Amino acid sequence: MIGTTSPADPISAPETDHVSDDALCDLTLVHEDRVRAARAARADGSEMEALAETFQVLASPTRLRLIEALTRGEMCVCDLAAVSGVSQSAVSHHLRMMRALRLVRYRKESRMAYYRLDDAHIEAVFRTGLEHVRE
Amino acid sequence: MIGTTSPADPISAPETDHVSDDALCDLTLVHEDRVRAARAARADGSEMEALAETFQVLASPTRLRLIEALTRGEMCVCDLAAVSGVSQSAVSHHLRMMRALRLVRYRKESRMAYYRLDDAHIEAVFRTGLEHVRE
DNA sequence: ACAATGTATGAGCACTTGTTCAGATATTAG
DNA sequence: CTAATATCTGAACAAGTGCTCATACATTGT
Repeated sequence: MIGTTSPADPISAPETDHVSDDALCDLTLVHEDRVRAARAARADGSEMEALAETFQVLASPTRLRLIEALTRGEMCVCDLAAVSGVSQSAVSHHLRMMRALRLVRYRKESRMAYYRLDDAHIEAVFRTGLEHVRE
Repeated sequence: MIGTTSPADPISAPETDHVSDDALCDLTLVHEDRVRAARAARADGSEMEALAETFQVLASPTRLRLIEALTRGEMCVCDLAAVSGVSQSAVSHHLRMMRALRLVRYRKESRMAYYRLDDAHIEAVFRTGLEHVRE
């Protein structure tokens, strides 16, 4: 993965004529200060991976329909299957993923499982995203 | 795709003993009113697909690093390559996608292309999502 | 003219994702 | 007990994604 042309990996730079602290890579840098700031913030890059996983859950029309439905209140799995237009099995798979990333929570009452959105962040992201695509 | 067990497709229901307006499918419905409301909203389901495409762009650690970097101000492609840790080619591919979904804009000055975030929605979604994963 | 530089693009490949199918688990009804 | 219902789960396959490589385009410098 650390390929020969990967420009951000200083390992591939020769030690002899390494330009000490001024060059971060072998490419020209225009906003060097911003590059440094961004690379420093990238140190805790695992946060970006967690965030990407969260957005990945949102990156599906079916799951977005589930979320939109849940903005109207809690629903059981069979309701959500009817809403989303896929099989109950598929909904269950989706809900498991959404649970793992804490987008939804559920309570179990006898045979039924009632799902709802986990917190306000989810609905906020959903609505802001919708505003963007509508603009 | 419209399989035998797809519960949301009324087409597969036999016309003879169709329960008129009361049954939407062959599964039990608990919150029938909410299912109806959600299904009505789904009529313009193309919006959810567009929204899913937008979130798909956000569902990548590399692209999130690009976005985080661009919250600090505009940057050229080579800067962004250094920031994100992938090749300039990969960055260019990512930026094309982000342009297509209107997450970034760019101005061209001689050989350089300077990118920035398109509007406030993007940064809002980014920050709200970050709050969620940090909670 | 030519070379160098910054960016964009198409092809190809390893890897991931969304769905269905088949079956498991758990709870209620008879 | 068995049957029915609601949900969950693993396997498998088509379709999609992210990267690199090679190359093309556009602008600047000699």
